[in-house]
Amino acid sequence: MSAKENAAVGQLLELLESRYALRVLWALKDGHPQTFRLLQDSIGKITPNTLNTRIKELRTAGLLTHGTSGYTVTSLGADLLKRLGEVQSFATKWTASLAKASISTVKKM
Amino acid sequence: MSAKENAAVGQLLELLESRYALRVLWALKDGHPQTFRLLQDSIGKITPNTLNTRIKELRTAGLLTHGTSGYTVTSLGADLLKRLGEVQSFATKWTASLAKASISTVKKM
DNA sequence: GTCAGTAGCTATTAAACTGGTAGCAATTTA
DNA sequence: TAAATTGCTACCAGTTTAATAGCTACTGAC
Repeated sequence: MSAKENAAVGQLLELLESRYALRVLWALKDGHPQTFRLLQDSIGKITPNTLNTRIKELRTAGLLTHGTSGYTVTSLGADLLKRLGEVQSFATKWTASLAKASISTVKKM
Repeated sequence: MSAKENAAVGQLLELLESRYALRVLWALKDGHPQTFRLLQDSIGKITPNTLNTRIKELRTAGLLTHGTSGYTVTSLGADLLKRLGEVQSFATKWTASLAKASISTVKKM
């Protein structure tokens, strides 16, 4: 992996590792536009402050836009979501393997 | 997407959206074991506190283990990294498109 | 016009998380 | 046995996120 690629991944992670950043994108996965308050509901417990911050970040990052009928992912954002599709199937596999190992409490130490 | 899958993704995101969580995994991508302090260096600016917290989380999640020669990803963790491989190529594409749009300052508003 | 409803967002204060630095106990190395 | 390395904890300061309330603009009904 070149240094350039490393930097690119680093920049992307810096954007996506903030809390709820990926969930905002995930909520728009199906392509349907969503209003600000609809996004709040479908994401779950995000506060308007945080949501607005994430939206700003994702917009300047070119992954999200705001049309007349609500927020949508750009083609670039859709591309990212498509590539993250594999994560979905991993998640189910992962939780199954956790259940098998009888570890029911993840991240509660 | 079923409700079960939704929950699985949610649980996985909860784990991975913490700061540096993905970077810890990423640093072990090549399969070479790394010591605690080597991990600190290759990740960059992570503090021992945070690194230790992430390690604990990733270990209870079954994505990471600690052998005699250092920390390594489990087969499950390797699987996840493999699926995240697509993100790498996206990152370079993304930064290129950002440069084209002459948006040089991401996440600095 | 005006009144309620919706949408996008800001203000304020408190809690949670992360950063920076120092340093400890337990091996391993010299 | 002295020195270095490893994994990790303590402490406090700084940043980020949570919780709740509420503002402004726009829309349509009355």
